[in-house]
Amino acid sequence: MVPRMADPVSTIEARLAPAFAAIATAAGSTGEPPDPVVRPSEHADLQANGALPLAKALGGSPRDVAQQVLDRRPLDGIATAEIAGPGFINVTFDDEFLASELSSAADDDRLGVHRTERPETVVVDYSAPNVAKEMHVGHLRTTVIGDCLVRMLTFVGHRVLRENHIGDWGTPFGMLLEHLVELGEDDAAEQLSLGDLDGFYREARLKFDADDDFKDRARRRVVLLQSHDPDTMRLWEMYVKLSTQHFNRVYHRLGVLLSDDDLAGESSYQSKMPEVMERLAAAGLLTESDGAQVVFPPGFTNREGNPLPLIVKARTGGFNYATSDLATVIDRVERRHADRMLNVVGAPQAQHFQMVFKVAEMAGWLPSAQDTPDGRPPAVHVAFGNVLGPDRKMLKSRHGEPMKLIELIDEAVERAAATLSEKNPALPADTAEHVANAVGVGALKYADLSTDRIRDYVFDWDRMLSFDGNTAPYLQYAHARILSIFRRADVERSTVRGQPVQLGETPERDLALRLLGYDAAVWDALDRYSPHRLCSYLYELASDFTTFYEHCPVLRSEEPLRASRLVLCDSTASVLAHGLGLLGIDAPEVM
RNA sequence: GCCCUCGUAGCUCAGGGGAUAGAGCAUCGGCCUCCGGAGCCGUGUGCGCAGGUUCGAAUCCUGCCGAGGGCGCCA
Repeated sequence: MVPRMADPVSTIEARLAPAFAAIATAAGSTGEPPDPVVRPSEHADLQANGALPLAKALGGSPRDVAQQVLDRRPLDGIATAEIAGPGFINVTFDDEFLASELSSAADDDRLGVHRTERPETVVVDYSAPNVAKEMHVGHLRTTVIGDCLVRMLTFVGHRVLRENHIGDWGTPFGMLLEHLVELGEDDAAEQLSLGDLDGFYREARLKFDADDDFKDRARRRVVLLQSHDPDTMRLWEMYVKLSTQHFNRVYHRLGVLLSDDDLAGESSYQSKMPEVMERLAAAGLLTESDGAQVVFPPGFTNREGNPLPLIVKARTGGFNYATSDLATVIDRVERRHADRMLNVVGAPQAQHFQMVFKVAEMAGWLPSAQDTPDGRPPAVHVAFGNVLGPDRKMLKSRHGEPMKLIELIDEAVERAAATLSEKNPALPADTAEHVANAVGVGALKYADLSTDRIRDYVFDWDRMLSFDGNTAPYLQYAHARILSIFRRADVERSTVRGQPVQLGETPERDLALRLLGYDAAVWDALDRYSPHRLCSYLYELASDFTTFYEHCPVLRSEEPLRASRLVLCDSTASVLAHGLGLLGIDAPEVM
């Protein structure tokens, strides 16, 4: 194992593991090398619990085993240890060791976060709005979580391919294009370019339902579209282009990385559907059932307890999303050479993805998890819960429709602006506008990222925009305030980097230890595809900084203590800004 | 009916096998007028229920209760 750069847990694990192994071997054990079980501790910097299971396995007393481990002096030069309770090894770092680790992490571009040892090509499939509809609150989580995963994966050294599978194909396009023709291209373009996709859709729907003549034309238009009639394709392309302009406005406001380069509309997989069918047939997986072409992956049953099919070709001859999802798997593996793919899609689709991945594995397109280099699944459904209103039901506008994303963003920024003008009326107008945007959008995104993604969460403006608690404004404020220390001291931040650090006071030690935990925090969040783990870390960091700042005068202290404390300030600001950056949130310099 | 997810403090949420289960908000009680701008410190109540595995369970397993969701031709 390559030792991690900064992570204190890994450092101690690497020291203790050989000692544990030697004791196990000496006692005649031939099994797996024992795990030192290093964990954060309330009683010391860290605790190693590995003596308890090892003593159980070897038949000795846990305290004796712990003593034998310590007799080998595995931590000399970096930490002291003592045995506590039933056999816990409490580890306390030497101040000098912590200080020197922190000095180097503070002076490191990566802030101590190590790169992956095995760079992969990772596809992240997220956002996926429907071309006929405006983006709404239902797209918030996939967009924000997906974007955060992209940023984290990129940072640790993976090659990341974003895919935005917009819904740009299907029968509704018949009526939409017919409506476009009736309005006249110029008028339609004007309405759509204003972003009123929902209004356009409603009007088309009304005509479709009320006018049989229109309905017939819409159906013929679907056939024309499917046969790639040039004039129809031109209209379709225009419609898609105007819709994606709306998406791009939302992405820009939200500060997500998606661009037109990432568009992978469902239309682009239509031509690959027949090949999916051929290959499923060649693999002997295809069965006919009730007139449809299906695959029966084992382990899935329906209402009646019978095998549950994955339908890949409807009785009517049409393909569906199972077919296109299988086509995307083939495309990613064979054309884009993906090692891993993440589908950031709501939790209700769990069974669908299980079936699709299973079929892809049966067809030989995906390895099983056991056959990947790291033993982790090659295709992952990154599932998430709903955004709930105060009534604990899906967040809706007053009119009972899903809240439009653009309106959520506007309101977040307005509310942030109001708070800021109250807290800091002295900010120049242009700065205030910029900061309000960062705070409002940051609050919205952070509220979404900071709870366990699998759970539903209750949307609450006051809570997400509060300057107290686990919120973006709190973290942004902590960051801005640290920068103000340097401004008032008239010290250039970069000049303190690499300066020696001393950790005499408990809050200083706690802060230093927390800062060194950034490496592990990023990796922990990434390993679970759970941004909220990073949020928790950043909040704890900001809390530790507050305690430090309350107890340890910075600018009033004498050199070299003053410089040392400025290193802690600088490093905290760097990690806060960087961590927020990984979440896709800006950290303004003033607030 | 089967399957999936969730159930932790009054509220919103952390805690994915380790010691007395944490935070924010709310409540109540102190302190403080700050290099320096979110003030600081203290304060009660809780792991849905019942079993099991384990040296050790909020965490893993089983059953039950409750909430939400899914269950063949929409995506």
